[in-house]
Amino acid sequence: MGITKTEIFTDNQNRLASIFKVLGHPARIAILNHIINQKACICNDLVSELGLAQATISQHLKELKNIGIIKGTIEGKSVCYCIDEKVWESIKGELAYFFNQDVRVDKCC
Amino acid sequence: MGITKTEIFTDNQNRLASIFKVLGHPARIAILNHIINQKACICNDLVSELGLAQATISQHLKELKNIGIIKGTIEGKSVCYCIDEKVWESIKGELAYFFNQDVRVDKCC
DNA sequence: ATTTAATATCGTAATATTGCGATTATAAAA
DNA sequence: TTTTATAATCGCAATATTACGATATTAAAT
Repeated sequence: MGITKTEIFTDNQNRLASIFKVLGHPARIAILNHIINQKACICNDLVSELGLAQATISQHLKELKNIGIIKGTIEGKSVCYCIDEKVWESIKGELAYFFNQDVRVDKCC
Repeated sequence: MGITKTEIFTDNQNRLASIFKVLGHPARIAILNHIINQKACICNDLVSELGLAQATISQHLKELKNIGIIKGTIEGKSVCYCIDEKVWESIKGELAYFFNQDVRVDKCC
């Protein structure tokens, strides 16, 4: 096996999990941190800042782009990556909605 | 390769990523949903509710237990899993702290 | 003490992810 | 047009994850 059985879960469960999954790697958190703190928003700068190869950073950027949380705008030879504020807010909302559920114990435990 | 280079990231980045990672699987989201909605809090019931083998559910429960978001209390032959409200709130807080960063674009893009 | 029910753990196959060197695009500069 | 700089993609090796059958463990019931 090894393949996640997405078909047995709801769209919402799959969607939420896929967002969490993309955020579930320290390099991608670090990339977001660097972009937000405006230490680096260009692939090559991220390569120097973090200690990962260009191909690796590019791959992580791609995954972040996939969920739309960052967007890249071409700036001459380089690409400037920045947070897509709308998507950021919308993801923030989805996660908040999940975490704001009432988790108090009633019947069981 | 294939091994995540945790040593090049901050503790905070690694910690945040590891929480996201655990939440980054639809089965684990589904388990949390079932526990919260009090549809099932016992391993065997989760096995019937979701369409996964007992060993698989047990493994997912273990990972959720690892970050402390659920706790299991022995109830006769079975174990009742429920949300650890303190940990839930604390994780909620950590994620909110991350997402409440000011992501507005200034210098770049 | 033996049986039964529930859960955890082990071992393993299938698949996914991570990381990187090499190569390929892309676009500005010479 | 050739060179140069930047980023994306390909291909691959190492490792991790997912899922599950089989087997242990645990605790109640008989």
